[in-house]
Order: sequence, then C-alpha cells, then structure tokens
Amino acid sequence: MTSPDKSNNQKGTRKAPLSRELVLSTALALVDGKGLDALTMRRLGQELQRDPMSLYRYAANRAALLDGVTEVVMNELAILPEDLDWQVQLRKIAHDFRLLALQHPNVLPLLVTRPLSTPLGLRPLGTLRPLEHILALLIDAGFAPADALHVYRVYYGFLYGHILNELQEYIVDPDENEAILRLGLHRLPAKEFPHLRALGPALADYDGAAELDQGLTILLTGLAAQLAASDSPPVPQP
Amino acid sequence: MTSPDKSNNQKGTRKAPLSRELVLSTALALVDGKGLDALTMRRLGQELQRDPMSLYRYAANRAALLDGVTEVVMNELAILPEDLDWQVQLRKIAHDFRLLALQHPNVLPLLVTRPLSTPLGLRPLGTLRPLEHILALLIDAGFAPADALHVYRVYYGFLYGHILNELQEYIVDPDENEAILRLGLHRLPAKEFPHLRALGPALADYDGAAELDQGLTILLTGLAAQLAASDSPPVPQP
DNA sequence: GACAACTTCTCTACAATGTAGACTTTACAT
DNA sequence: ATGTAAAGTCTACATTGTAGAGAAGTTGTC
Repeated sequence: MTSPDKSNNQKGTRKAPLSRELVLSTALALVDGKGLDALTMRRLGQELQRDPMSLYRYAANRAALLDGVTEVVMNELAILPEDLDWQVQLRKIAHDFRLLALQHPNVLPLLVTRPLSTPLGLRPLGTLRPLEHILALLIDAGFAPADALHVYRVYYGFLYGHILNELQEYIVDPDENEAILRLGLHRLPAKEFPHLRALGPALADYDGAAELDQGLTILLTGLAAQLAASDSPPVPQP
Repeated sequence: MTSPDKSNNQKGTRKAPLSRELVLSTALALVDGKGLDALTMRRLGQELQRDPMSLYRYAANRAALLDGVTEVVMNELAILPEDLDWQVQLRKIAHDFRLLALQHPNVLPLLVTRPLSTPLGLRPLGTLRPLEHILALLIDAGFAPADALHVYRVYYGFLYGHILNELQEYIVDPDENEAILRLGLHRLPAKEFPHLRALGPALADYDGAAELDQGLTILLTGLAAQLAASDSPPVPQP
C-alpha cells in the first residue's frame, strides 16, 4: 500500500483527509435522512468527525454547500444511450427524473429553488448536461434549434411541475394519508368545495407514474403535431 | 366615532393594535422588497414598531408566518367570471398566475415549497380555492370528475413548472442578463455543449408570456383530443 | 536530519436568529 | 374599584453561520 494510514492512528484514529465529494455526499445523506433543516455546519461536521470549520475548505458557505448537494443529486441522473426514438427517450428521462426525485424528496426544494439564485450561464455543468442532452435529442428529431429550446422549456416545465405536484400529495405513511385526507376534506365548507369533497376517494389513490405518463402523452401528442406542422412549410433554400 | 384612538397618543404614539392581516401584509412587503432572508421576526417587529415577540400572537412561529405569506399571495389571485369557454379560462388563469408570480418573485420559493410540508387536506382555504374552481370548470366542460382531477394536475404541474423556468431565466437587469449569459456560455466546453452554446442569442431574448402561451396551446390541444375521445364511448346508462 | 512551504484541520469568539416564560400595560365589563 | 382577558414587552438562552488566528500534519529541498 503506497498510501499509508500509518502512524497516527493512536488516539482519535486520525482520519483520512476530507474531500469535496465526501463532504457533499455526507451532506446529501444527512438531508435524505433527517431533512433539510438538519443540514447545519455543525451537524455535518459532527457526522464527519471534524470541526465544523473544516467544511469551509470545501464549500465557501452554507449556500454553496446546498448548491453542491443539488449538484450531486443532479449528477445521479444517468445519461443514456441515444438509440431510441425521441419520444421514447423523453418519456424515459422523465421517469428517471421522477424516480430520482422520489429517492431524495427532501432535496426537491433545493432542486427547484437553488437555480433561482444562479443565472443559467453560471450553473454547475452537471446541471446543464441534461439540458444539452435534450437539445441534441430534439434537434436530431427535426426541431429547429430555436424551437428545440422552446420545447425543452415546455417539457422540463411540465416535468418539474409534475414532480412538485406529486411530492405534495406524497405522504410517507400511506395509512396516515387517507386519514389526514378525510379529516381535511371534512373541514371544507360543503357549499364552497363540492367537487373537491366529492373527489375524496380519487384523491386517496394517487399513482404518480401513471399520472406522469398521462401528462407526457398529452404533451408528446401536441409536440408531434407541432413538429409535423413545422416540418413541411420551410423548404430548404437551394 | 365609537372606536377612539383617544388619549394615549402622547409619547411614542400608541399604535393601533396589530392584526393578522397587517402582520402578513407587512411581511409580504418585506419579502418583496428585501428578499426572503430579510423576513426575520426581529426585522418584521421593527417594521411594525413592535417587539418581535408580539408577532407570536398572530403566527405560531416563523414557519407559520411563511405559510401566511403564501396564503396572502394566493388570495391575490382573483376568481373570475365563468362565462367563457373552458380553454379560454384556463389560458386566462395561467396568465394571471404568471403575472402574480412575477409580481412576487421572492415568494415563489415559498409558493412551490411550503405546500410540500402541508398535506393537501390541511391547506388554507385560499390555496384550495383555485383547485376547486378549476375542477368545476373542467367538469362543466364535460370531463368526468376523476379525469378532471388528472387534467388539473397536468395543467397546474405545467403551470408551476413554467413559472419556475421563467423565473430562473429572469434577471432583474436585462443588460446584465445578456452579459452574464455570454460570459457563462463562453465557459462551457465547446465539445460537450455545442447546442447550448449555439443558442446564446435565442437564450438572451426570452418572452415569458409567449412561451407560456405556446405551452398552453400544446397542452390544450392534447386535452381537447382526450376530451373528444372520452366523450363518445361511455354512454349514460338508462 | 533541518527547515520551509503548504495543506488541512481546530479553537475561540461573536453577532444574529427563533422562541420560551414571566411580566406589564391596556381595555373593558360589572 | 375591581376582575378578567387581550395585547404587547422584557429578559434570557440555545443554536446558528462564520471570521480570524493558529496548530498539526504532510511534503519537498538541501
């Protein structure tokens, strides 16, 4: 072993030096496990058995740490083989993203919120890679580059929106879910909220994947139509 | 005047008693003006010329205060005359909501994030009213109640997503916008991000309203198709 | 080895925050 | 006046992010 953990393991077991990756992934674990609020410098330091201050070598401040966490999560989104039909690919990416969000529900607020403070041009590469990927995909599919951008926005907008929606209805304990729901609906004035109250049962069983897929179908239908429409008129100039 | 502000205006001008509305609207003003982080109990107290502790009579804690602010914003969303065609209405609501979000960009994180901590059934009525309204609208338009729910989700999902997207690209100073963008794009490795870099100009001029409308068109097209498809099969049983 | 430069981590300290608990002031009903 | 409830204040404390100075450990050069 060329790299020794050598001598200094005598008292507090001298630990291997930190790294940005280690710091960020422990931070992520903390958030996943105990929630966003649990991610404090002190707690993270404790988790890593280091003085909280040592963290500042790997993230300029707490905000940067949060950005780092979102980046880590974003990087978990695998980039995929390009073979398939573009519609199939968009579907797949959407579902992958949904699963990713479900695996880190506590991070979602960061995912949707942090980019608000960072102009697009300055975001970490990991965050921009999906964008580039989808642009490529759409342009290959026949969309004009500018249109591809619009389509991307519609698509990602819808995707983010769906995830938000789903996680809002998502409750950890599904038994509790129904209980709370019934309780809550009961509270609503019957005259003002007739439809909502009537939908109690329908609200109780929510199938996120199906819901997403349904939305995607609508979206893709519309997109395909648009593509077909724009494909014919502009003949390439000789 | 039966209610006197009478005697006690002699030294620090005895102030009229607070009220939840006053507290919340000042809180909103603070957030609008100075950003989310500026909304601290102490600062809000100072703004109202009261001891920070007095606020706890109108909001159980800071989190509740935040919820209150989102509620206030939500209540600004006017409910509209019902005459119009459902598609027109959905379009109108979407644009209204967009404008609302643009008027309170600093509140958006709350708008999308706070509901995550409150199960649907327990949200403030103001937040649920749009939901009920749209359900009614869709059911009137011919959707089965359960379908109306799905449609609502797609619609609101898309809407939220669009707003998030738009505000992410929104920068206060439009001059700076282009500068930052150019700067940022330049930084991207040309091999890895060819399309994104090429889209520089297209990225620079963003028309949110148009973008939203385009998305809505796609969505509504898909929805209308779905409505037509589901309208014929299930004949009412005699 | 001796020494220096550098990286990594720790200690101490401070200002700001949310909020519990006890108290004071004000308003009003009897 | 006297009691009761509401509204507002004071004091105090634990917890947070982070600045600044330095300690400990690592590595390179002679």
